[in-house]
Amino acid sequence: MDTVFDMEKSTDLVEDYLKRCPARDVLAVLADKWVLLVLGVLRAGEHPIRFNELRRRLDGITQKVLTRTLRDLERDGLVRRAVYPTVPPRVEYSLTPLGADLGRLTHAMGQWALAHVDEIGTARAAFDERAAREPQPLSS
Amino acid sequence: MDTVFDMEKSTDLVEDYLKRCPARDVLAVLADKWVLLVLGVLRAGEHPIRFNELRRRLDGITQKVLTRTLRDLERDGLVRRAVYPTVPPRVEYSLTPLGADLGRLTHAMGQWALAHVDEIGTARAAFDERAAREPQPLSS
DNA sequence: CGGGATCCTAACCGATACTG
DNA sequence: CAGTATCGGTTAGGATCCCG
Repeated sequence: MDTVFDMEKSTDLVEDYLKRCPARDVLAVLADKWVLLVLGVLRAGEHPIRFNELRRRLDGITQKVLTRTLRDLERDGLVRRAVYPTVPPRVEYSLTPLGADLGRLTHAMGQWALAHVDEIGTARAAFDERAAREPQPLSS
Repeated sequence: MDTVFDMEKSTDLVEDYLKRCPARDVLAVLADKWVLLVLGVLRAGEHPIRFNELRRRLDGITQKVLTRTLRDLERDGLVRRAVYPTVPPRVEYSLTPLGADLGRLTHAMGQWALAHVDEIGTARAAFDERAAREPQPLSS
């Protein structure tokens, strides 16, 4: 009835953001494994963070992919990239206000993931076990 | 010192869900363009929805991908799949309580996307124009 | 109607080497 | 340090045909 379900509006909203392509593009940005994690790391540190430091904190991302991810985020106005032409060069990344705003949502996602990771793991195990035992819909 | 953000907790959380692989797996599930949209559609209708109806509402997804997406969601305990062995067959999908819970977050994401789609579009245009004009870091 | 099986292509991604 | 450029392997995904 209130903010939780809100059926009528919800249906309209779906009609909106499913049909209107631009909003889909925005969702497509979020639909990236690393984007969620990058926003998480940038959100965690109060001060700007350098490229390789970010890379280390993400543990597993390739330099190529991180570069691409960051540039996409910068392009969308979610991340600010500051270059200091020193030697050696120094590039610092931080969230824009818009990115910080979005970061609140991705942070909530992260918390949700942590809270329900066991529950989902159990569901997966049960599903896989069922799938392993019933591949004979013809017999009996 | 640290002002805006709640540093300690935030950092700990990042340490948690960045290092612990299971939570990453959960995030990887969400990091899918169609998962967000599927959850949105399932959330919108109060009653279960059939396969092809779902397919129509998503407009653009292929049968193969929708099948895979739904089975993944079912495996994770987010979607319930009910089969009625009639002729012709009838399969209805709906959210589990867990899926509905997650749906609140993805719904918030959708609202955010709608609210900021123009802002992001502007940022993209500005970025692209800048990139088109400054590909000469050597001259001048 | 709700998929499964197959073929095929484009996109991605990791690894490596090079640069300012 | 923070990238760019290139190559090669893997895979996600579209298109098509078929079945219960």
